Amino acid sequence: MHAAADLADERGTVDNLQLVELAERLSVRTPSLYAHVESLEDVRRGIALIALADMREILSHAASGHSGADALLAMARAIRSYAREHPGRYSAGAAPPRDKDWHEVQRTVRAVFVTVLARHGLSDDDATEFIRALRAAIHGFVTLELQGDFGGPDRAASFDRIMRILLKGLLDEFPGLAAERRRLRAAST
Amino acid sequence: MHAAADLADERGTVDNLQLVELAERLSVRTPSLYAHVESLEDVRRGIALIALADMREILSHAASGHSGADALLAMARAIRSYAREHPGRYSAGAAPPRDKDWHEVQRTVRAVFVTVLARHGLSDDDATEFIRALRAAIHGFVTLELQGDFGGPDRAASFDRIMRILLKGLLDEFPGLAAERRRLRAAST
DNA sequence: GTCTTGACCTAATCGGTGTAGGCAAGATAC
DNA sequence: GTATCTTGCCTACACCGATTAGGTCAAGAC
Repeated sequence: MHAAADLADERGTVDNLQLVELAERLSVRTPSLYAHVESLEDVRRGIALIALADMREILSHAASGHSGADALLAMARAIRSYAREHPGRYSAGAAPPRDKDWHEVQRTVRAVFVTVLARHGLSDDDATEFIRALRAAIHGFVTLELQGDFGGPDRAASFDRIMRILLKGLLDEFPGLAAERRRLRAAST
Repeated sequence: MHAAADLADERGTVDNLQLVELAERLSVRTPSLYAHVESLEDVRRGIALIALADMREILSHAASGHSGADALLAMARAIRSYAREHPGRYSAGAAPPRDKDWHEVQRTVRAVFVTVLARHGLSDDDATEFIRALRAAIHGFVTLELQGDFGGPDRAASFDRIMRILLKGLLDEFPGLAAERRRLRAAST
């Protein structure tokens, strides 16, 4: 399954993953794969689960040592890095296998965000909104970037700037993060 | 080609479009399609061009009568509506056919944004950044929403809120839009 | 009236997924 | 130590969808 994920990364997206090629990579005939996986769909699902597990891992890691807006920015960067290094895994994790396992792991990923936000006084409902905004912006940027939609070479700076702008706006909007808001503003002057 | 676009919309994304099915829809055998199109890829490309032309149309329409932040919010909403009504077309337009025609039409879509921003004093470089942020957020939200990633029923409100937050942040960030910034702030109190 | 052209057809190829059934070697049971 | 079970692979094959080759037929051009 790890081999499949690597191959998906090389192909750029999980949609371009082929069992034929995976079999070749493993020096095995295609039908032999069916001893280990159910179907191509099943492989994609497996990669998605790997991706989400990775995601939880790197997000926790990124958040640790920072707090509030710093933590969130670090997390956003971590997601972008992951997507660039593992486009196949990322695309699988973001795509809709949508089974029970997927939802379960997805919840644990979400929990990392919720934890960071809750530590700073954001209610669960507000956190939902906050996370939606963040996910949308990150996922949109990353997707367009991977597709080659953004021209310039300064995309990392662009990403940072956008995230900072969005975070500042979000902190202005949601009560309970006054301290963070103040800190971010001080840092940006 | 219109029929193909409609079918793609019904299937939810251009990736799920099949020539077999298209032929069936047109009461024709599959190979007969090749008198009219080059390949499946070609059909997808055609749908992408339709989508971008539509996009330019609805964006111009949305922008007219508004200015600045209002115009941008209206445009964002228009894109979301379009994506919801025509998921197949939208996905085609956003995906990477990336040929000369595509880039040409894409430029005209971009021009609508640039025009709105320029009318209010934003330089071309700043506009690039501004548009990146907006596109990323809109595309990300819309993509995740279409995938069924957002639970609640209040997604339109969520979208509006996020766009407002982002726009406010962007207006704070970029000089040359002072008037707009003031207006938006007044409106939000 | 023949010729061209366009829109359609059938037959067949190709690449990719998935199924059926067999074979060999190591693990395990007795 | 032999019988059996399991595991992992194989070949052969069915199936599906895209695409190609080549033929038919009718309507309009000359």
